[in-house]
Amino acid sequence: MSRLPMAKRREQLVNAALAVASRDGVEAATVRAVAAEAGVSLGVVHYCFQDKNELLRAMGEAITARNVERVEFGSPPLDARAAVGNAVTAIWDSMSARRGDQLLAFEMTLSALRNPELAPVATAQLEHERRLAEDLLVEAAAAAGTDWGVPPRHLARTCVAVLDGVALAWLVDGDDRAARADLAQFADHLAQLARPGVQTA
Amino acid sequence: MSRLPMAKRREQLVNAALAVASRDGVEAATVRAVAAEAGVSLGVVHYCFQDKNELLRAMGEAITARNVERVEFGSPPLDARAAVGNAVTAIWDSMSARRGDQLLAFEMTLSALRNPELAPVATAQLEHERRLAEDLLVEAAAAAGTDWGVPPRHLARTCVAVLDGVALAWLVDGDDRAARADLAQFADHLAQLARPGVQTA
DNA sequence: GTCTATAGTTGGATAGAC
DNA sequence: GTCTATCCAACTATAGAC
Repeated sequence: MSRLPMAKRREQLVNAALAVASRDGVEAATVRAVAAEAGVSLGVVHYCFQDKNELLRAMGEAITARNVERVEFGSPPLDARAAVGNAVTAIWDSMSARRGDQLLAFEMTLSALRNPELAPVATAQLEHERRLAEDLLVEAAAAAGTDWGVPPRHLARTCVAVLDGVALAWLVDGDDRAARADLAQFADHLAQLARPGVQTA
Repeated sequence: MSRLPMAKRREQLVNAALAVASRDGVEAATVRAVAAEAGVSLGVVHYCFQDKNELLRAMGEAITARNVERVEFGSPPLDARAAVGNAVTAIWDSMSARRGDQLLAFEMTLSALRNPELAPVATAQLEHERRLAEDLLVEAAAAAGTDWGVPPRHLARTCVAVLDGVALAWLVDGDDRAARADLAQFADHLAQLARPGVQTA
């Protein structure tokens, strides 16, 4: 483990930070705790990161990057309803599979809203999610041979908001069935917005 | 200020805690900061509250109680669409008027999800909001002379989730117009669920 | 590059004077 | 009831040995 190149070391420390924060919360992700989790001494962390905020910033960016990779798709669907339903289910599966990570994502956002040095993390994360949602919406419409009456950008905004709201409720009450019901209903609502008559290809 | 009865003292301290936390975040609401804000010495806080968690618990309950009082209604509406629209707008106005409080509410919820001693705060707050939403839904339907095809309890759950999601997005991007657009669209969607033909009274 | 040691803060909690 | 004084723990950050 010793004498790693800086980049590797940073990666190791960010992973350790993620592990601690996901398990025990953002406020538990102190420089000391991260060092202990990574099995290095306190000084090493301060050698790789200028201060705690830089570490947290790196952790926030890692969360964003990780969330993007996690969405898997099922088989290609036939109509808009099925396409949207599949996408929403896939996203929810990947979200609800890791409760700690989900909690951490919310905590990071709120921390960033209070701490000016972390502010970019919150906006970048939201922007990333919206872009991902927009891509999925466009794909879904294309797969179903229709398009959306409204700009996908706007729809994406709504989708992310609904998803976040449902996720927060689920974190509090733990009711997975109700969450899935809400999302299914929302997916139906979305599908209704797709113009069935319009063929893009 | 001196020699207040315990109840008054607690109220004063809870208000001080709310002021600090709303301004600077939950983690800034230390026992010391609260004492300073209230203009009392450190010992006074520990005399009124067994420990910091008890203070935070009281603060959480105060937030819940306060949120319930704040919703004001407009004039009695004619149909379900207008009734729901009015209610949603009124709620959003009261939420977006105080950004710090809104942020604080989210922070309290997340803190409660990490800290077992605060857990009841999160569930109570959510439960309270859902009950309020349910009451409003029933009122709205009654005012419009219809009822909901689905149990209002379920609808209330969805409403709170959507509202929270939109609020979180607004906290991050500050786009009030987009938030209102999302809510208006949701209100329309809700209104469509009301069965127009059914007369309750 | 990595470690130990330590400076300097801040916060929770309590004891004891008044 | 209220205050001051104090203890103890945990944290960020840095300095300097190796």
